[in-house]
Amino acid sequence: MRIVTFNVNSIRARMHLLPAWLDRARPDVLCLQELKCEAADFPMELFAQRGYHVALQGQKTYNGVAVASLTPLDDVRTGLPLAGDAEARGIAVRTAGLHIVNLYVVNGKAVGDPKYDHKLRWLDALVDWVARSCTPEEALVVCGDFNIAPTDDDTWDPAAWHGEVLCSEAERAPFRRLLDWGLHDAFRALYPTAFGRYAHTWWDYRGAGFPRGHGLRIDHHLVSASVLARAAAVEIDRDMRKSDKASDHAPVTLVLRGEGAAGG
DNA sequence: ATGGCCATCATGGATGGA
Repeated sequence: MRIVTFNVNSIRARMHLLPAWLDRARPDVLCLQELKCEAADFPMELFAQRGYHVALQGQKTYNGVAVASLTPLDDVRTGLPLAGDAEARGIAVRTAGLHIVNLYVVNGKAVGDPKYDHKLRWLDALVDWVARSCTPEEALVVCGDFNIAPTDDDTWDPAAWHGEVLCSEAERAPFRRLLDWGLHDAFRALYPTAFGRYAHTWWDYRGAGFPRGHGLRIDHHLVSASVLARAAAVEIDRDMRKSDKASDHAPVTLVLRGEGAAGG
């Protein structure tokens, strides 16, 4: 089965691509970030017509997360990880025998910016929420746009990015706490020596970032041990990033053996 | 040396993104 994370950078601005992409990619579970719309404006029919069950937390202009699954959704929780947070950045569901947590992590703008401090607090709350609400013994997938490059080598220019936002030690510390708790970076576990443009998941719109390979690996599937044992591949859909009027992120697919139409 | 693009809301240009 295929579990996709995709920061669409406005779902309404991506409607010229999504129908054909859905029919080609056929995700069993699709985690979307940056919907940039309220729930009433979400294109529910796009998914309903293809047999998807959908849960989402919308928000005007900013953020917004959704999970679409070919199997029914149970135990839907929104507003993660900060209780009462007005920002739509986290949604968790149970579907297809998995506990799926879909995240749009705060960007942070720049080290030292108030938004960066907000990011660190948000990440602390996330780690606490995961420890409280999940267990590494279950079939758990924590995926999404983490806005964290796990190492300097997960950027196109390690020297330039060293210590910058998305790469700072204070951001990586909570990321590592998730790994220490019992999650595994699926891409890195499967491809321990894969670096460079074919490992990146986001490219800068500016300065022809994609053709020049100015990318980062910031969209991740963090999975528990039982899920990692089923992991066959992580695929980065660079063709989608090449499209006209594309998102600046590519869809990233975790392929699992078993329990799904596309399983192996 | 600096910014270089895109989406939103709104209808100009600020804000956010990464």
